[in-house]
Amino acid sequence: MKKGSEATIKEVAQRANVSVGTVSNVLSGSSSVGAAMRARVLAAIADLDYHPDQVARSLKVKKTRSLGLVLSDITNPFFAQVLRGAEDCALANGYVLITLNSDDKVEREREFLAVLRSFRVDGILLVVAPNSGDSTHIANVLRSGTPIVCLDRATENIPLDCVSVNNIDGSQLCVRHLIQQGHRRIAIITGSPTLQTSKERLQGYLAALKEAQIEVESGLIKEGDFREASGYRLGKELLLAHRRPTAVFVSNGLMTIGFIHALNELSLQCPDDIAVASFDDLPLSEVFRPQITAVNQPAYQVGFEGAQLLINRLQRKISSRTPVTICLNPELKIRESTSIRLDLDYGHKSTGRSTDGARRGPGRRAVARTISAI
Amino acid sequence: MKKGSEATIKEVAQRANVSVGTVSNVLSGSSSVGAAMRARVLAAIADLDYHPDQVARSLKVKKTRSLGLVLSDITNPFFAQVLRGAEDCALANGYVLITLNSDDKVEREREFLAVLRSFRVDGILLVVAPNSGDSTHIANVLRSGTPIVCLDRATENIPLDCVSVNNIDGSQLCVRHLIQQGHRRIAIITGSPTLQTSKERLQGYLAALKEAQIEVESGLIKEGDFREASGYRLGKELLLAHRRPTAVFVSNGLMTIGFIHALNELSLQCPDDIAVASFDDLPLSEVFRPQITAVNQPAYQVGFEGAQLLINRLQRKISSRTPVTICLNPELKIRESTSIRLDLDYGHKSTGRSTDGARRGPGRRAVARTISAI
DNA sequence: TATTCTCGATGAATCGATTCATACACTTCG
DNA sequence: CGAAGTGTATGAATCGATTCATCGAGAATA
Repeated sequence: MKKGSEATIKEVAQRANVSVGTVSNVLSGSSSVGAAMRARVLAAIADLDYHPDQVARSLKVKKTRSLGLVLSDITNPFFAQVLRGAEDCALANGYVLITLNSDDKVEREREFLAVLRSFRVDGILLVVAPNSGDSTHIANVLRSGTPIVCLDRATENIPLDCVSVNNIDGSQLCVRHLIQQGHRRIAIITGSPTLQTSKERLQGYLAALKEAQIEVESGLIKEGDFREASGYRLGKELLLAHRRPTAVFVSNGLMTIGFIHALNELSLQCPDDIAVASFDDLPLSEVFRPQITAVNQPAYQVGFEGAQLLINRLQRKISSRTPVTICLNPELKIRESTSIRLDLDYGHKSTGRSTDGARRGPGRRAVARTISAI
Repeated sequence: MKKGSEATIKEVAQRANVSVGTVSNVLSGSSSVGAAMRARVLAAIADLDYHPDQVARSLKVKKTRSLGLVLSDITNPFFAQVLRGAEDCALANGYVLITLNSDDKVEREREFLAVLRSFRVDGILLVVAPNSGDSTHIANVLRSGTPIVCLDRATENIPLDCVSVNNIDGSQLCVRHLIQQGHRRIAIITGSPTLQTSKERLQGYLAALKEAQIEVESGLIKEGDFREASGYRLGKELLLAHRRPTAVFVSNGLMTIGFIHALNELSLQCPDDIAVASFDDLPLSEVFRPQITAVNQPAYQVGFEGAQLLINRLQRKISSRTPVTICLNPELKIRESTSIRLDLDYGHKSTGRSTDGARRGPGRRAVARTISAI
């Protein structure tokens, strides 16, 4: 056990008095090796604490057993779950993940793809940054022979394998729920219109209104950018409007936080003063108040199935020329923030406690329902 | 621009009519190259969309420009921040991160360290799993010449570079605050006693009691394991006890969530029925209720400085034989959950809106204070 | 003019694995 | 007995970069 550097296959061979080829055969198990020799080799490996050099191996076999994962921000709990899913699948198949946070900036994405190409990752899982039509950096990766699977968001210009969530169904389900609770004046805070995700969520909102024959009011559609500040700003606009909506559908988690900020500042109560529902479940939503009704996305599954798809491509278990698209169904988590307003209430939970807004939560949680799209 | 595989340096050399050495020189900029040749080489590189093979490079120079990051769970917002810090520092220095989630299991840690050795990462950032005294796998990595920097938690047996948070000061600060609010019967829910982090937080608690000359009651010290379930279970025990404490200090975020669950189930109010403070800030703590007073850790900085320390070791900017230990100071975020109880200020729970616990928040938030250790 | 220097460019050796054509030692069979 | 067949073991060539000794041409110097 030499100190200060890793042992090489040659050292193992010498110590075991065999050729390097034999050591390699023992390691790979591909070719048959006599019992005596195998034992000597294994002993030498243990003695030297030998760990085969994956770098040298990669150079020779032209496979690195590593995948790139470019996502927008791991700090977002949604992507943390995606990463776990992707990692679990990757490790189970002997791959390792190189993760990079693009912060949704195209320049960073471009740079990272170049880095991953240099590192010769076998494939790339990509949460595309909202781009302005220029996808040459993505096309170049493909031309180099490295497959890409998109997660969460599909690309606009290039057809690619993609695992995403059914945004239309999710938001339709959610807005439909608001309508069932008796709401007619339902506002939406959308994301940036350049993102497909955002467009689809708006689409689901419109579909739900249409099916209930509620007329769309343009004043109730506020265009945000998926960031907290815009949820706050547009929330204020909605809350201070002449005729305030009775419910708001916020199309992602961060903007929902901004919206709640606005509510707090104006000392308004949810759901008493206004109902709130969100796309993207927030962490700890079960525990803290207001408990927000939300469309919960199968984030772990997005990561896992994305990685599986990519690995299947690498191992040519899929050969379809046309891109594979997997669309997962979200779940609607119904919670306190959209419960029927007390003044309309038909006295559910009328046990003294029930008039206390904050108190209502715990009891409700037990009966929280989950509705799945399709 | 050939399709299906990456160009090699040899192809670039041929196209530019120069030797491979010259191409290498242009790329590295180490040796001077004539202007005409340089131009031809650069043109060829662009034409072929050439991306140097980092694998081949790594084999030759025996440096991979990659770092391993083994942490317990990226889903924990604390570690997501740590990752961002580490990644930012790594990228700024031309390194890439291979991230692995150990879920605090030693077997996984052992396996991952072996994987990282095979991948020949230049160094490893490690959040050690609580181990039962056997650190041979860690020692072996060091013997192989790969430096390790511990994040968040120090190792028990092996002296290692480490970047962590001042747990003692943090929890002392927090418990001191509870005492200042008038509490004398203050309980603590600790983590597993095998973790140094956990021990230190208990230590800070004890120090704060001692300095206020409050006698320690063993019944108020509950031993948990840093998981949500234990916070819930021990919370129930405390809340249902004959003489309930007036305040609880929970020594990490997950257990705090469990504790709040218990509170909810028993329909108890915070801070009216009991004050709560937590080590580890929870995400969205500013926005949702109850707003928990918490010790906020500089997570991003832990990651960044850890990576910086590791890279300095790699570049021999630090040569100190003895391990370097960096201890960062946490901040106390004072929020609603420890505000002075209402029965001491104005009549609560009588009628109408003003008695509603959830209502009190917004006004209070404005006066939230931040206290920094030392 | 002859000699030395400098600057650019070259290409062979190298890193540590895999792979495969080859060889060797034994069986087995005609 | 010799030929063919079988099962192991070997080691040279290879992957794509870096590195450095070497070399040639032209400039500077004696």
